[in-house]
Amino acid sequence: MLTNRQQELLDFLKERHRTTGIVPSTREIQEYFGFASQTAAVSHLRALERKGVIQRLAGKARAVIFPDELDREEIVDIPVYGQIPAGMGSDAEPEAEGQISLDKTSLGLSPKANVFALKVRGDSMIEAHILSGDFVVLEQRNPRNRDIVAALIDGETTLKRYLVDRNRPYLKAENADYPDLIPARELIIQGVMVALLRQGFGAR
Amino acid sequence: MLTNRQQELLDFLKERHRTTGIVPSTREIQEYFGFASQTAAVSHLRALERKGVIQRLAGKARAVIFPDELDREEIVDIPVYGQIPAGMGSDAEPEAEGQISLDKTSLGLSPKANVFALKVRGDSMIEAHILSGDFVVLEQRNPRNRDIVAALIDGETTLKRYLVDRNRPYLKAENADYPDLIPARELIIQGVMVALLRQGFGAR
DNA sequence: AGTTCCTGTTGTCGGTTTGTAAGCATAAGA
DNA sequence: TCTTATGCTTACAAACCGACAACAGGAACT
Repeated sequence: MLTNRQQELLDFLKERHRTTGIVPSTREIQEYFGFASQTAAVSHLRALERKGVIQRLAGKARAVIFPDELDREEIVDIPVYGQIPAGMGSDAEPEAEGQISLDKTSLGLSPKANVFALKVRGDSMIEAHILSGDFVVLEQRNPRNRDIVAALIDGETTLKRYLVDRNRPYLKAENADYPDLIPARELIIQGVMVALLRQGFGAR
Repeated sequence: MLTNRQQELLDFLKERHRTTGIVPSTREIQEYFGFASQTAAVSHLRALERKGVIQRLAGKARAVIFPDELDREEIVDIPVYGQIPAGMGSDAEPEAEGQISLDKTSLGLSPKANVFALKVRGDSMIEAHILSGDFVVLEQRNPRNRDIVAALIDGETTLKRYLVDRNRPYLKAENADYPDLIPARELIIQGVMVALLRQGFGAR
């Protein structure tokens, strides 16, 4: 559908947009491609617009829009931790190991909640169909009965099901090989599971 | 950290950026807030830049950048189908029921592959820890042994494990209650599973 | 009482950016 | 062979847009 030259131009636009945050002006396009005039850039933009891969707003500067990005939901950046140290929840946050960027709707509508992700290690939640290596997205809020939560136990973060028995909460692994955990003192809940992301096919 | 007025301005910038695709100019900000001068907008932008929530490129039009969006990986828009009709893979695509926007890295590096997602119905893959309601992301490519695939069987798309026995491929449900499927004629593979997204906690 | 920051105003300037007119050469399709 | 689309050029106009100088009231903190 696009000619080679037009594809080159589109790639340049998108690359600049991604790396610099703004769309190049016609004169910046001219400079990059070594055109003697900005009109060459203009006519290319017109061609791209005619073919529907970009939209432009007449008279406005740097007003090139990529339609696919327009009808996209708002994107949330979720920090990924391998392990959450003790301080979580209140004060300074530890540095993330990575980041998952997912649109708000696919996350399952959390309004403006504070969310983060954890890379699962071990198979203690395998009967809840959560595997080692999965990324679990958690929201910082108070847990309800039967929620799956990240809890701080002996200075380590573990994923467990949160259960309340006669007003006393305890934690249960979803794996018969693991015992229940009845908290000795206080129970520190770092987050409540709201979503899960798995890479690769489900065989590990 | 931000004052109320500064937050209002930032919200306006982001809202316009999301809905129109471009960042408003100083005079557009002026108009929206009813300022008598564009200088008011300029000084607000400077304040926002000083506080680190935006960046600006001097001398360039509409050159407001949101730093969080800058160090984000490239985002891929994945169409979600409830059911893939017969024609898939070659010709026209059916209309999607929704869309998942996820960054490329979190998807688990598929280079420039053609990907789509399927909403899982039924529990035939439960032993592979894929639940009803999960979104399975698939790539259109040839399956390898033990891949999980979306295959067309009797005009319906189903998720199964792809196995090869003595050079003859067949499909296996990951649920003991379901029988193996040995294809009568040809086996149409619509996609190979590359990722999975689950909303809510893993209890349904 | 003095200083700083926030939130504005009026007015002006100059670079940036898009837009348009007119033309030319080549390749592709009817 | 005629026509259309592509991919450029030179030249000029018009708007868009950011930047600056100078000033001012009010709130907050010292």
